Amino acid sequence: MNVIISNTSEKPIYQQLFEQISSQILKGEIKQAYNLPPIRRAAKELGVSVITIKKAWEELERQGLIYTISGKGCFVAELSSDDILKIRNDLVMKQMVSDVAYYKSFGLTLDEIIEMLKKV
Amino acid sequence: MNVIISNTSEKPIYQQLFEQISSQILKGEIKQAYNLPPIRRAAKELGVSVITIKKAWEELERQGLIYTISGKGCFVAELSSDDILKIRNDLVMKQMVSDVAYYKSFGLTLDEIIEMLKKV
Amino acid sequence: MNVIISNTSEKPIYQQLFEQISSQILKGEIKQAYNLPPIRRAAKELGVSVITIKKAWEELERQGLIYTISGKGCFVAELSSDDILKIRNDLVMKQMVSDVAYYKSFGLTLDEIIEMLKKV
Amino acid sequence: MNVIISNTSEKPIYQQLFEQISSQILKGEIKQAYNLPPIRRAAKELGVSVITIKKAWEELERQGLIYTISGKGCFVAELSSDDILKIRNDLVMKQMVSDVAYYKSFGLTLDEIIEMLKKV
DNA sequence: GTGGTCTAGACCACC
DNA sequence: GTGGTCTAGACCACG
Repeated sequence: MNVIISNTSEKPIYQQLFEQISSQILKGEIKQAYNLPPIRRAAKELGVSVITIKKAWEELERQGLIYTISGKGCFVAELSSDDILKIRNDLVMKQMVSDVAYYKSFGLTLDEIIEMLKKV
Repeated sequence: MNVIISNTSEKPIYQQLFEQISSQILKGEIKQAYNLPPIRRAAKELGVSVITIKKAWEELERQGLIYTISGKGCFVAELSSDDILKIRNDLVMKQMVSDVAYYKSFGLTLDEIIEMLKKV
Repeated sequence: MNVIISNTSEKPIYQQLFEQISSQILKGEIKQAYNLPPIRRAAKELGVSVITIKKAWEELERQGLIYTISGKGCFVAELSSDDILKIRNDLVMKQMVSDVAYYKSFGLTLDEIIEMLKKV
Repeated sequence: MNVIISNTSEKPIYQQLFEQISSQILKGEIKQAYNLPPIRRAAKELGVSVITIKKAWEELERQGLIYTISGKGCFVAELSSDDILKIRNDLVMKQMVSDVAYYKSFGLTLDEIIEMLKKV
């Protein structure tokens, strides 16, 4: 559990959790079939409510990144390279669509957007 | 006032207003020194609350895109090309920084990000 | 809001809510664009927690049956006949698959299953 | 003991056990008066808790499918064809009633249900 | 007024 | 011990 929570961020906590854990799983930083800490312990460690953890975990499960065995715990799913690519693209592309729409609303062309991206 | 408001969008209305008006000003689609409609009329036209308009206008003023003359109304600022470029870059870059951070959190390189961007 | 909640049912309350409301929407018993009662009022009326209502509503939204405008309320989605058929089939078939597997585990053939179904 | 346990299934393990053993008995795959393995051995073989086995066995006994002789063990009941039919129908019909109620809640007729069943 | 989020504390089923 | 569900009550953003 290597997660940083910002209480001042505009993003809800469960969203921050989802983003960080999902990226860690997709990058292979969390081993497959690894047992995530019990939600109540995770909640205590991170200083948030159990329900907040639960909400993040549910989204992870919905994306196929973890699976839950009631009474046993939560485990990182075993993913093929294809699975990983697909899920990662889903998550990233969904965000990119709205990001690019925003950039283009200022009259920027794709090339201009790319030029600016390189300067970030 | 050429603005489209989406009630179903996840973005708050005042932000939709700010984004559309600011981009129009920066693209030169709204003439400099042009008098924006009084907030009450704008509210009526767009079918939104006066408070919402006020919030959007305030944000525009904060960015230096419009200025208010008490008792006269709100006017589009007179901006040099340099001013325009600067403000546009400010707005876009601010967003890009957090967007790119998100993409990179999945282990994507700049080149991969650009490749995906082209497919949006 | 025409819903019956069973506290003794094995099904969680939010699931009962989802099933009853979704079937009512799909049968056209709740008008399109109809404003569902505010979640806090619904919670009071039904004698359950706001969070329970929220969980059910979220699943309805995920299925495309309702949409939420923050600060405004929750509305029944406008669905074409095709949409309705698709969503209904999704929901029913998902259940049928596991039901039929159960029946067949007793050695019943499809014909026998159908014969018994007629006697229910 | 020819049983497959799925840890990821939503069904509790004791119920998976009950369903599989009961169907095997009803299909005649387990001989009448056959001595079921002692719960401790069964637990070891299947890698589950003794409590879980006990719960499943109890349910089997409640259905009249097995009987226990203190100090001797558990035996498969001697069932006439009629007994078998009756118990099987009890188990299946009990499930079907709630299944059909669910299907019908979406406005499906019996014929439509049967049509969909054939496509499963 | 609306929904969005969060908390603390509780009971249950399963293992 | 684990997760699954539920409650009551709270604060915030938006309009």
